[in-house]
This record gives sequence, C-alpha cells and structure tokens, in this order.
Amino acid sequence: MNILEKITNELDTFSKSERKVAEVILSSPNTVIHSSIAALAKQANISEPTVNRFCRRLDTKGYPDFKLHLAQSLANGTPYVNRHVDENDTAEEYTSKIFESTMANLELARKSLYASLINRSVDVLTQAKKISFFGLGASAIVARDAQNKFFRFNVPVICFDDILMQRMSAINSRQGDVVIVISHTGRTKSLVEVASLAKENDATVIGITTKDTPLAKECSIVLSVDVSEDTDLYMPMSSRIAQLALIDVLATGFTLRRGSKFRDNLKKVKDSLRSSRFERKD
Amino acid sequence: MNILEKITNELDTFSKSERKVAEVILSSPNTVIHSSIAALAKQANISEPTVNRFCRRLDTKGYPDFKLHLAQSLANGTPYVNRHVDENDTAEEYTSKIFESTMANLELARKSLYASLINRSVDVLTQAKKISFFGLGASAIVARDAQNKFFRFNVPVICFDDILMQRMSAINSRQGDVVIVISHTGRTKSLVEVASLAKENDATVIGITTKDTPLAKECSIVLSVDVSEDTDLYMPMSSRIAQLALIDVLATGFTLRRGSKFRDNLKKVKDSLRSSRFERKD
DNA sequence: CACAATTATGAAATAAAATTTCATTTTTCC
DNA sequence: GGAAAAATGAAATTTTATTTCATAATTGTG
Repeated sequence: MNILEKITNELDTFSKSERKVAEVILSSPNTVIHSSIAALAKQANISEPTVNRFCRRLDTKGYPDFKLHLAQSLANGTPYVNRHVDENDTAEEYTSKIFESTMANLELARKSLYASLINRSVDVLTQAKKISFFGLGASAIVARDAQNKFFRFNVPVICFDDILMQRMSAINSRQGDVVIVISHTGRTKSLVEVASLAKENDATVIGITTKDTPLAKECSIVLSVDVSEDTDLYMPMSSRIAQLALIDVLATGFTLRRGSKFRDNLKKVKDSLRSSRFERKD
Repeated sequence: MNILEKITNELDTFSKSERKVAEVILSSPNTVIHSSIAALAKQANISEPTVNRFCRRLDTKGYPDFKLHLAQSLANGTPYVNRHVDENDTAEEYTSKIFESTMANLELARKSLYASLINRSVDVLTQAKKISFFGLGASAIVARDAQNKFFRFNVPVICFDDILMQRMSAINSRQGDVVIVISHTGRTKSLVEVASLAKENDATVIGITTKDTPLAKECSIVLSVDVSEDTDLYMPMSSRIAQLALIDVLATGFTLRRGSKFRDNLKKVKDSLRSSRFERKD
C-alpha cells in the first residue's frame, strides 16, 4: 500500500509526537524526501529517535528506508490519495481533491477486477441473443451509457431504469440472453429480485457491483468494482465512474473479439453522425 | 526524466569503472535501492568514491539522493500515459490500458479547468431560479447524472436529451435561469442553436465543452474539459467521464456554498433511500 | 614511443547521518 | 494518588557517505 495512505489511515493510532511527524510529512512530503532525520525532527519539534520509531512503526527498516517508500509514493507526480473535501476549501482545492480521489478510485477499481471474469463476460456477451442493462439511480446512468455503446455494435440491446419494466423484462428472458445488473451497493431490494428472476429464467446474469453483497450472490458472473466507501457527505460517488470505465472495458473486449469485419461497421456508425455537426476548420 | 533511462542513454559517456556500477544498477535496481554505498561498490568491484562520483554525474546530490531517484523510477512500472489498445491485447492488457488512459484524461481535464470559472459557475448556480441540463448522445448521460445530483439539492432542475424539448425549454427560459449545455465536440448543430436561443432569452449559459468551438462561442461561461482526442477506433470516449467529474465538482461547490443548514437536508435524502435496501450485517 | 598533462581511481581520514542505549518524563490504569 | 507502562529525548555509538589526497591509468603531443 501507498505509504502516504497508510499514514493517513493510521493517524489515530499514533502517539502525540508521532502525529506531529505525520502531519509534517503529509503536509509536504516532497520536502521530507530531501530532509535528514535531524531536519525532520526539528521541523516537527520532536527528537530524532521519535522519527526513527515512527518509521519502524510503518514497517520500514528505518528512516532512509522510509524515505525510499515515500519517494515511491510520490513518484506519480501527484499522489492520488483520497483526500476529503473540507468546508473551507477553495474552488481550486475541492476541484483537485475530487479529481484526485476519482483517479484513486479508478486505480482501486482496476485492482479489484479479474481479467478472467472479464474474459468470460465478453464471451457470453458476444454469444448473447439479447443484452439487457438494468440500473437504478446513479447506476441507471451507467446502464444507459452501456446501451448507447452496445447499440452501436448492432446487437439487440435494451435498458430499463424503472422497476416494473425491469421485472417484466427479467421474467421474459430466456437461455442465451445476458442480463447485466448494475448497483454499487448491491443491496437494492428490487434489483436483487430482478437478478434472481432473470437467473430463474436461464439468462446469464452479470453483476457490476461490490463483492459479497446480496446482489453478487444472485449473479452468474460478478464483476466487482471496489471503490472507497463514500462515507463523507461532501464526497461524490466515484462508483459510477468506475462502472463506466468497466463498461468501456467490456465494449472494447467485445469489439476486439468480433474481429475486423465488424469494426468496419463501427466506423460507419461514427461517420453517420458527421452531417449533424459543424465542420472543423483545422 | 526517468533515471534508469538516463543511465542507459549515457552508458557510452561513462568511464570503465562507472560502467561497472551502471551495469550492476541496471541488472538489479531493486536490490540497489536497499544497498549501502559500500555494498554496491563491492558488488561492482570498485571503490566507494567512484560510486559517489557516478551519482553526481547523473545530477543527483549524492548516493542517498540517487537512491531516491532510482526508487521513484521503479515506483510504478507504468505511468498514467495514454496507451492504445492493440488488436492482440489480452483482457488484462486492455483493461489496464483503458483504466490508465481514463486516469490520464482526468488528469488532463483537471489541468484545463480554471478555478475562477468554476467559482463563477457555482455562483450563478446557487442564484439560479431554474437549472437545465442539455446533452445528446453520450453527453445525455452526463446531463441525466447532473439532474440526479442537483435534484437532491431540492432546487428546480430539468434535463432533456431530445432536440425538440431542448429547443422549447430554451425558448421559454428567462433571466435568472441557468442552462448547462454539455457536448464534447462542441459542434453538434442543434445544441449550438439551443445555447444561442437560451442566451437570447437572457439565461446564463454554461458550456461543458472543448474550448474554441462553435458551442463555446455561444456560452456565458465555458468550462473547458480537454481530453486527448479519441482518434483510435478501439479507444472509448473518456470525455464523458471527465464531464461527470466536473459535475461532481460543481455539485460539491454548490453544497459548500449553501452552508450547513442545507447539508442537513442532503443527509435526509440519503437516509430516505435506506428502507429500499437490504441491511448490512457488518 | 617517450613523457608530460589529464583524467580516473581508491585508501584513508573526515564528516554526516542514523540508530541504540538508557535515564527521564508523561500517561494510563487501578 | 501512585505504581506500572508507555513515550520521549540526550548522549553515545554505529553505520554510512563524502572528502582529501596520493597513485595509477589514459590521452595527446612532439
């Protein structure tokens, strides 16, 4: 794990002096990697051994080793940590925080995905007689986006964002149909029922949700998209963004699997939109 | 520049002994970052001062500083660059590429946003009598998402994703209304017209689009979201994801501006959804 | 090819930095 | 309120890095 996140996470377990060090480090990690242990101790108004103990507490071998870890955390320019929006943030600050935590969440989401499951999902999607996307609330938007994407592939695709239509559609599904159910929480009752109904009617049910949830249990394939919990009131839901990225992945997998003849068709769809646009001059 | 690349590049300019150090470093950089200068000197069969001189030659302050640079080079195998999906990519590969280029695009988008314009947008949004979101195609999804978010704030908000309703709504707009027009290309004819109509009727028009486009010219405020061009057929549009992040930013700014009493209200909306969900056990 | 000039190298000395030890202070818990 | 435990820092020690300087290797010149 990123050592900066680790420090943030364990902030409560630190002693008073250790917290002082932690604060100095978090506020200007880029300075710290160029400071000696003495300089850092002075900045935090504590002694050198305390800094050393602090480093060991974080499972590093000592101060130099700690700096190495810190340097690695900072390698990507800006550390994509989940920083929380604060009441007194300027526009500049909350903009940065939101973009950064969105990126951090995408990183998290990617790590939680298994290539083999994506492969299987693409398999069943390319074989599907009909593809349905179901979502509610924020996830309804993801379902619509998916419909948009797969519609271009010229395959039978539907999308519903109301409970009744979803139920009816699920009941009418049959072997060879693929139903993709999208829900971040995986606990929305009606969606869990829809998944269950679709499964009873022999459709393949793919869940884009968090693992180990009631919804996940009803699915044939679970594509788990883990993002950090949005416990903070100010923090927007990054889950839908991670879900959209996953839709992109599935759509790309679909395109690749279908081969080159199919891709010519895709280009036609793109070109067909041209006349509705103003020409570019450049 | 990455220090490992730098070593490789300058390999010819090194002296005999320096090359020995370079080779040891290049062959197992991960060991080196945990070695002392003495250990490395011994491994390369040269003296400690030579290692030190080698480090300085590469514009680092000394051996410890050199290790820091090395650690950063090794930190993240792949930086968030825009890598293109290739026909022969495995699921693992295209998943990584898509997530990474999405992150790279978010980074780009963030850089193209001006805090002052976000501030002004939040200003007009908090003052607005009515807020309308208009988008077509992929941007329609963004508009819906925005409606979803702002609806929770208990303000009059509408969203249309068909041309006729957008036109009618634009014609009926008046002073104090805010119209947010979303379009990645900024060249969709009907949307440019809608923006123009809304402006004629004294609404404040905020464009979420690319700068210097026909649409941008019609807007009172342009929030430019630059992402790298999706010239590649396989590459999905990251623009909508950047737009969604921007919506998050606006919504957050809105919440912050409205103050604490308003936020209690937000919490109520969140809580009201609880009964539709399965309880968590943990 | 000799031989000065330049450059590269390493042994030893020095300096700097980090760590350990241990006494003192602070906190916690009965 | 006071003993036990934990936290902290001063000083000593150890480890690590750097500088100095003498020597070796290389280069260029006549």
